[in-house]
Amino acid sequence: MTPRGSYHHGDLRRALLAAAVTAIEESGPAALSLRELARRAGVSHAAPAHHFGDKSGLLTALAIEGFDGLAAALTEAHERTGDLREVGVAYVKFAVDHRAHFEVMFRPELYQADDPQVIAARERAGSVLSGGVANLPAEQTGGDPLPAQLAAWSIVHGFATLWLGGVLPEEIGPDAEAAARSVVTLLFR
Amino acid sequence: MTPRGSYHHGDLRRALLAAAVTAIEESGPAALSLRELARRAGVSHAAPAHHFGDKSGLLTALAIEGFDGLAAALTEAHERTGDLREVGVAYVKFAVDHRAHFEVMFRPELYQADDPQVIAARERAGSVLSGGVANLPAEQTGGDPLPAQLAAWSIVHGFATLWLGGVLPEEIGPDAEAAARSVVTLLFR
DNA sequence: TGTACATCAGTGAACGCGCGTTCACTGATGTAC
DNA sequence: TGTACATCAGTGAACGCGCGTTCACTGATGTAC
Repeated sequence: MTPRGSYHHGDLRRALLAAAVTAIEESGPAALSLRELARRAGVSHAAPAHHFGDKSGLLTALAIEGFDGLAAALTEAHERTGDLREVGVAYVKFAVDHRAHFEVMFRPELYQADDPQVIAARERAGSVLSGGVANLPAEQTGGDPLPAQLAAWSIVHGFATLWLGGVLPEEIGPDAEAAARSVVTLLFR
Repeated sequence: MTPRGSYHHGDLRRALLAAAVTAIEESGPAALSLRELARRAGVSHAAPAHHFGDKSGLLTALAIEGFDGLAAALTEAHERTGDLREVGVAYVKFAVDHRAHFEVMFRPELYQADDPQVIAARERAGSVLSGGVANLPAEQTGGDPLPAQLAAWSIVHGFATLWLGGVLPEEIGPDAEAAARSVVTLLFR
């Protein structure tokens, strides 16, 4: 946007969010400090306050980005395949590819979870999953849609969390997407 | 052990672990400080170092306690019911009843995850779950045991994580155990 | 039963560090005329 | 085309705070004799 060396950064807001992603991938969201982000963005330590106010403001922005991205990824998978299982695989793939966002999104105590944009984006993502479950034949859901929705969400969320935590056995191999597919397939046969 | 008012605490190690559980329930494991634990235990701020060295030492002790307790809970459920689904329900119940331990256990970057006692306790817990899956009829596991084990672990871990994160819809009600049962039942019918 | 001594648990003062926050400031940009 | 002015983004010094760590110490406990 603005030439290098200029006094104004140009797009410090984006630069800070990008720095936050890197920092979170290295040390988790709790260890984040605004001063560190300023350092990474090559800017004075007081600058981040201009854009986000405080740390929870920054993480709120990251959570919005995350839920937006998740909703888009799930929608894409649904439209491409029409298969709920592939929506589940996309959920896992999103978590693995955007672990910093994912780790923030599901720690609502770290950000302003009641922010209207957060709520809207979260509901958009949730409706793809629950909509997919609602379209399943009744003999696969056991009649009641709520447990089936929770089961679908639980299995992909659990797999993603365990994968990111690095606690799964080695024999599973390096391909999260393939492993997720073999797991998700077991739920709705 | 030792009368109140004595110079020696008596069982400071246990008192610090108990204080850590309370503190983690309030603010999560990342926000924990040894000085705060000392304050809660009514002891000078340098005392915790005597027992745990540093924060990761304390969290390692907590992780060992946690995996031990989880292994015991899963074993008890298995012996009582012989039903893998009830083992899964016990997994969720343990997480909800011991959320501080649970939150630490699955953030291995916070403690010494390669500690022999940690590894042993973790494997003990894991073997109850995988043993239960191995005993299922082949038509329920689809032949290959690994995906079935991962699916079982993922669904209970995911449900527990989502429940603790407070992100599940309100309509699910306050009874985690009952909700977990309805979810787990869908995986292995 | 008593004494001397070693060991251990916990103390409290001191240190340096990184943090968030505040605030008067300055450089850059855009707009009115 | 030029000038004046308002607005905005980022600066840098200062502050107080809680933290982990170190270290010489002291009180309590257990054991040898």
